[in-house]
Amino acid sequence: MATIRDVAREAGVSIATVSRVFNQTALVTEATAQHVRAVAARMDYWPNSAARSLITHRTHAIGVLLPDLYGEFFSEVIRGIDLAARREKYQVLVSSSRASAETIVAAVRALRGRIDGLIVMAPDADATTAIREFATRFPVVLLNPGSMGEDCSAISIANFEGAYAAVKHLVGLGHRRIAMLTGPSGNLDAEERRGGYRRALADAGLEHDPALELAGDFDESAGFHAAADLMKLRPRPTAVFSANDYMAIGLIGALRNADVRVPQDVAIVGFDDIAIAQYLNPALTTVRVDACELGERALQRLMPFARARRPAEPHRELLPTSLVVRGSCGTPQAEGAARHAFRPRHRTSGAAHHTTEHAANGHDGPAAG
Amino acid sequence: MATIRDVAREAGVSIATVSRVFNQTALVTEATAQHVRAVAARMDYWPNSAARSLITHRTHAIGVLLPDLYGEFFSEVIRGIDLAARREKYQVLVSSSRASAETIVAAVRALRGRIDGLIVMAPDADATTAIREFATRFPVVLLNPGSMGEDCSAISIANFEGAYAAVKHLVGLGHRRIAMLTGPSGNLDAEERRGGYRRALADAGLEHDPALELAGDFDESAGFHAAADLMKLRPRPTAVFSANDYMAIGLIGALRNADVRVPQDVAIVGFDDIAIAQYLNPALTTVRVDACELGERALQRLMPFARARRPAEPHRELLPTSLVVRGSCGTPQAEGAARHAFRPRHRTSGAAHHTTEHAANGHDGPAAG
DNA sequence: TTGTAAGCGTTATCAG
DNA sequence: CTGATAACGCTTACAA
Repeated sequence: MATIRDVAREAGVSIATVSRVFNQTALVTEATAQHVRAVAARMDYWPNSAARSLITHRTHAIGVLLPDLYGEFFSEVIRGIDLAARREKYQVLVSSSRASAETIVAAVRALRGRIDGLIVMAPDADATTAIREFATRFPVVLLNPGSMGEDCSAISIANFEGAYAAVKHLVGLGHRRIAMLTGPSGNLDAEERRGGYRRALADAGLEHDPALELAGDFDESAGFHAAADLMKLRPRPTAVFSANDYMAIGLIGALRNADVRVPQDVAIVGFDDIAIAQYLNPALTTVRVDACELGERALQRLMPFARARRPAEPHRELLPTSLVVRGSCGTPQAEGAARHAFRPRHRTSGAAHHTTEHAANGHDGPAAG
Repeated sequence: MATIRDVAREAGVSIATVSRVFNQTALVTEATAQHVRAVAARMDYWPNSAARSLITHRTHAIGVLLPDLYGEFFSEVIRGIDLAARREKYQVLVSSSRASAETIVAAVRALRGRIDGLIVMAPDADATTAIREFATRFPVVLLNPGSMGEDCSAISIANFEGAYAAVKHLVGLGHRRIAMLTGPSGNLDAEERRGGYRRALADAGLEHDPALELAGDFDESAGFHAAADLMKLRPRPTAVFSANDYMAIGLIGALRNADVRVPQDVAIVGFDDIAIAQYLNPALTTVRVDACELGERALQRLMPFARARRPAEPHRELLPTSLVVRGSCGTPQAEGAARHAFRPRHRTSGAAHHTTEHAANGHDGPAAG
């Protein structure tokens, strides 16, 4: 591999000149510049990034730290990050780690010196404390819920608002006894979604019944097994808000086995709008989260600090969600007419459905608090 | 950030000794080693990877080059790579590029000097030529079909064998008129799957009818629109093998709209076993591809060459596929009893279904040719 | 506008 | 077993 010396010698100039040509710094005569470029191209020369970053203290790479098993949601986030990074001419280093604080620290250490900034996705409350300390010394953006009032930069999903809108929609359809399938305790997204559920019930003047909150863990099997508990409730709920789509899918499956009709007997709403949602039968009404955009925003937020090599300023941003109404929640008018014609999805546009966006201060959401 | 000099001074040893402690090279007295480690820990020192790789010519990172829009399949591949890389204490640099040879070269150039090896996923035939040349000078593993006889290292999916098994299964169920929804022309996976289809028909003594091959492009909408053409065929096919799951989904949706029953009127088999497949109603019979394992294998294959910094030896490996029989293809005995009870999936184990593996030389597959 | 030379933080090669 | 010291390939004052 040719080095800057080889090119300099071959082109009959000094290495400084070659360096200047490649960095568009200090004016170089267009003639020499062209000559140098030609020689470099012929020799297939490209600056060694290690040597470069040794002296500039910049790697032109950002790290992405994810939870261990990343599914559909996280891969979309990465895609968004990658998209934005490409525009910035930055590389993306992905790394996964178990959520425990210990392994997160190890992962960060392994990344040290290789990246100019870091995006961390850690949905658990305890795992983020280690990161926060690190964030005071290094450019970090958290993709985390519940970061308000903290002195770090974080982008989170409008979980509360999304859940509120979903439950409000069910109330609007006439439901009065609405159960919720909650997420794992300690998961902040899950907590916020429960908060939105409770608030929507309260605002509708419905009293809070703890028995209606069924414990879940975001896994399909949790939804599957919750069905039995659900059917035991008296009076039986007429609607269920599930903290995520996977559990809603498990629930629908179990209900089908039990010959309970969705949405006629029980209306169901999920959260996330994973790709599967629109293909279920009935198609799942759910709260859409644009994971790709989440990733893009995170990178854009991080970039200036990564470039400046200084910790990100405290900041909190909320990614809006939107309610996607499909068949699983039924309609107020015609209970029996829940069958919707299937439409193929188009890559560029959204799916065929009614959608309502819920921003941080959306007019449809609850008052801030 | 403390450097090796700071640690050496503080510990009262030379920088060479500190270096040795961190590299477990040349014996160092356990006493001094411990002392140095203690001082380093206290100063929060960690070797600068840029400086290190400048002299060792090793980055301890491998690059992954993917197609532009990566979906479910590719994210699973990345996960497999990440999993294996973590075991090897290697970092993963992801980078996407359009399939065109031009942008692939640009992407490779941007990665140069940052990685010890490269994994490339490019399903199109023409895009890989640029890479092949690069692979003669640098450790590269291709995740590509149709690489036989080429002088590079490649792992591919048993497309032919999987398709053969799928169609053979339909034949076994009694189907004699079996259509196929093909993938985009130029896509090698798609070509191989069509090859398996044709061979299975031939081996069953069924004559090849070109009208039965419906053109598709791997998108759901292609499946959706193919339904109309399918219904026009006389006599109407009783089964359809779709080159991927997405198209099968579109097809099922269109058939439902047309009140054609699956599997009673038309049996359907897909390819890939994407996560959605098991939740469809009826659940989709499909050919399972373990994308995660594909990624793991690629990394394992690449590692020794990346470590040795020399081009990978020519090699071809086939990732076996397996037929996953679910509701959409029906059963020979009871046509009406196609309704299967829903079972929640467990993360660690496979879904509840019958499965048959088809390796490169599986006894269920066709003779090599 | 161009060249010279001093590092950047390591590892590797020698002596000791 | 340990310590000087020369690379590694580049950027960047400072000189010319």
